[in-house]
Amino acid sequence: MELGLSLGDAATASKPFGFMEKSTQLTNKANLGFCMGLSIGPNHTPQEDEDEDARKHGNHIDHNSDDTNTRTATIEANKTTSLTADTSTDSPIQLDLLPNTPVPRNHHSTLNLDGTNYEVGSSGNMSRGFDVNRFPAVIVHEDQADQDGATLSSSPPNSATSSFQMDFCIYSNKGRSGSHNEADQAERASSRASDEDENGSARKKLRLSKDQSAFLEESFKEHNTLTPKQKLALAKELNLRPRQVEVWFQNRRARTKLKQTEVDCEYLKRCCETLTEENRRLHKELQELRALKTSNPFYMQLPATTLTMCPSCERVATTSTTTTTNTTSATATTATTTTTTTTNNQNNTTGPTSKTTGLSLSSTRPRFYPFSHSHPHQPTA
DNA sequence: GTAAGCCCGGTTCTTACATCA
DNA sequence: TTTGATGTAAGAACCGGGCTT
Repeated sequence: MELGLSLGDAATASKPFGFMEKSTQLTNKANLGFCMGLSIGPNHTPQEDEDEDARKHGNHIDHNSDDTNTRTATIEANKTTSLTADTSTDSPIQLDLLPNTPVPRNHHSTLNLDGTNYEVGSSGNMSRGFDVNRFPAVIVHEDQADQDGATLSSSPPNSATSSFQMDFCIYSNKGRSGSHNEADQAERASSRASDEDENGSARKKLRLSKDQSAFLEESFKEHNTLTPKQKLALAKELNLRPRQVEVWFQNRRARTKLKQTEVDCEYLKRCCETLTEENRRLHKELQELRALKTSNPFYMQLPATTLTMCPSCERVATTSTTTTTNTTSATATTATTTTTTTTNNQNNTTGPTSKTTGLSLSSTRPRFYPFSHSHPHQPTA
């Protein structure tokens, strides 16, 4: 007499975890197989990148032709709608880098200097509109030309690009405490900018503004890799060096991968715990059945069921009519087994293209069918 | 075969923030 | 309550190696 024990698999193991639904979707989408449910987000082909590039450029052309308010409105809309924490593996993990509530516009006023709108904080100090990252546009562009050979013409002060850059300021001191407020940041930024001007050496590290990060995040959500055109466009849009944009995307991909690894690790941990618990339960059930056999041998005198595996479909069929031992747990187990086996067969037909972690529970486990199935092949005794 | 460009993993270093005396 | 020192996490930048064109 043989006993088949189902330890569950993709369909069942995913149930206890809410986030596995996303992983399953992802699995289907990214063709990575169940076991990991891994995805680093959609991979884009160069053609897709070109398409997105064209589409994005279409939008940005509109941006460039629009006035500052349109740009600001777009950014504000993006801030409130898109930048939410999302651990879905269907899309890159997005971190909420922005304040939840937009700060009223009356927290700042606007100066118009040489046709350029400069934002002034409520305290009267120049706020992040003077972030050194976009402070000396001419210097940045010269740097771009030096580093990347790109010939980006500096925008005139009253151009749309310039207005957009200056409108990328933070409107209040919200989100900072202590001495690290926007005024101090602007002061330090101005100091560093002056140092850079004096020394002529580029700063090594500095923080991107929240709006710059938000804009990069939006771009990252559209495409997690950059074409040279996209990189230059983003750099020009944010008044950053192309190298900065490139590095930001590299770091962003690394962060996404790290986060995904953490999620996968957590999932595998839970999966292991679930399987351990299932194994424990089934062992207990087995002991109960054995105890039942010992205490009540009448059931065991019934004709034994012989299980035979069909070589073509790898299904196990019975050669004689099975008697019902009529334990509820056994019925539940067989039902589960039937369901999972169907899934296994489907997985097998998809071929070995999917990535596995070696923890697959379905590929090598024999299928147990307590009832004879209607396969055309008659199992051999 | 070689150079250029890109990406990735790892690392360094700066910055912002929290905690505590 | 304020302030300075300290620890820590996050992020920007760098480096070296591998891969592709």
